[in-house]
Amino acid sequence: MDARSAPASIEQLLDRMLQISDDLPKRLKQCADYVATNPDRVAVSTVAEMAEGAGVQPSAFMRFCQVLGFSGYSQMQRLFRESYAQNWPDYATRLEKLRESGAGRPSALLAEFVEAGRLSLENLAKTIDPQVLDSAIKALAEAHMVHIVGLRRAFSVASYLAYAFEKMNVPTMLHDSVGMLDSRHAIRADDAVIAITFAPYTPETVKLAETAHHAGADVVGITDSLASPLRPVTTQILTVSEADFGDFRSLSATLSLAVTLVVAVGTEMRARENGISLLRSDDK
Amino acid sequence: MDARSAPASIEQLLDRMLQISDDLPKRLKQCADYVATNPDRVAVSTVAEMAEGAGVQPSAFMRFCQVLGFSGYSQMQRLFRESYAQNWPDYATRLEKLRESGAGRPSALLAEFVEAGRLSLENLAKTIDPQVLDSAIKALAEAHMVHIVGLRRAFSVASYLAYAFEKMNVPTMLHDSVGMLDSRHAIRADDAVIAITFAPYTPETVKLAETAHHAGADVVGITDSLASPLRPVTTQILTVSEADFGDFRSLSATLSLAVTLVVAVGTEMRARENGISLLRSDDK
DNA sequence: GCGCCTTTGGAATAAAAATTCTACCATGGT
DNA sequence: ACCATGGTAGAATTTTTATTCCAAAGGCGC
Repeated sequence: MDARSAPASIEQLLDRMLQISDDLPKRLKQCADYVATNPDRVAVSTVAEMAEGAGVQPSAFMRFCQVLGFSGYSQMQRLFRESYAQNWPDYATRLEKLRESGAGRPSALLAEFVEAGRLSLENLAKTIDPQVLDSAIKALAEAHMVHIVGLRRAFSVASYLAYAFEKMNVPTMLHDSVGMLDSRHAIRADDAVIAITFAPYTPETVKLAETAHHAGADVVGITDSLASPLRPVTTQILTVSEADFGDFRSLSATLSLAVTLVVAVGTEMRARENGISLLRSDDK
Repeated sequence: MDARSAPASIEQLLDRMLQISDDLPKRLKQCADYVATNPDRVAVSTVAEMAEGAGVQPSAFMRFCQVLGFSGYSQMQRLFRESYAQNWPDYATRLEKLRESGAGRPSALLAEFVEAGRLSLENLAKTIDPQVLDSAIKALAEAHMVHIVGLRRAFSVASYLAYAFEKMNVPTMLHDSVGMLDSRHAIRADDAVIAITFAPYTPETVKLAETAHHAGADVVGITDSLASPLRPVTTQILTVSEADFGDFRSLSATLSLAVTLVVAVGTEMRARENGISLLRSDDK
């Protein structure tokens, strides 16, 4: 139980705590218990707050951190904070470096994109709110027709959605810029729209979402920031932040979200034909 | 700019930000954008860190908080810290939760697709042969025109490739089934083709690849199995096995491969304009 | 082109928090 | 019962962080 090595991850830390917690003095054990049951508090609390929560003095909590191998509370807290904030590296500069150094062999590039995709997926799992997802699916499953709009970079997502919905026998209409002026009026109040756009946001997509919203249709937005112009004109908004690589992103997370929507809506519609719903509407 | 009312929830705050963000001074708008895209950072960062992230001085960020109606950064941070508890857990725990809490519900589906995507990505990194990748990129970079064909499910990949190549100023032509019979003859011997198809393979795609191959063009195939009908008619073949869940797959890995191709070809073409190549052609 | 008002950067100040220190207390051994 | 060991509380100190202030820069209408 020497203090030379600080845990490098939260898992390690919890392991360590479990190991030593038996032969820990009373107060320190209180700290261990409190941290074990409220690990989420560490990142956003001061020592004083943690100490109070554990029912000990700040100095006792301090000693607890040191027993664990940290120099103090701050160092331990850093661990928790880093694991929370999605701290993906700056891929734009990494890409530049790869280019300049000439070490930009394609396989290295591929590795970077794979890594970026992995992070994006993890982040998706962390940030999606199940309730919003449920509500989006409900809206889509109840619609007479699902309109899909996504241009430029988002077009591949839109086309995937359109294809997959079609496969699931969900009535679908894919909008593109060519015929958009006409098709805009095809959206009725009992329809639903999926609008997809990322920064820099495509005005056409936003405009169509707006029109649909005013017409009384449900609008599900898929976008990359809470400040998206899509926000005010959607009934449900799903934010997906992809790790981007300069001007490019691989859309891994967005596509995963898309396929989830399709399958969930498809099964929900079948369930409804049999008079049941998979979405909980009754319980809290 | 009345500062009388501090937002009482994050939603209110975002609404407020959206309202005023248009007539905000430059630096303050930077703050707004940064907060909107990284709302989760607020809970665990200091003003100094936030300011650096937004590319402004701490004092500017301070003013931003006050414009929003808070007394200062601390008050705004409190808001974020209070709502923090829900979405703290790290990826593994969160995924577990999604799976269990919503067995049969959309969030469980999302968990499955996220996991499937991760597996696919991992697998992609392992199975792609760097030499084949290099050679595919070489072929594409040397082509006068890159033709892209992918239908049905593969169409979203094809459209992404077309969009991204366009962005990189690589001459590109996206083929679809509508005009295909004509465009088939547009492929010349010094062109290259990217053909994408997955089981059950689309005959049109294979046929176009075949024609191009006979015409002497390089054909890069993206497919899902070594037994793909694309194999005999391609000069380079890249196999991507997506882990599927049910009948659906999210194409995470395929899109990552696609974006790699685009960036690599783009940089390679620029490098060639300067008389150098990033691909090793001499050494083993 | 001049002056006023707004915005900005950076240093100065104040507040809060972390960390250490020291005296005091409990426990276990002789 | 006394001493030694180790633990604890609370105050003192140091460090970090938030916040304010002011001078300089920038923009806009006149």
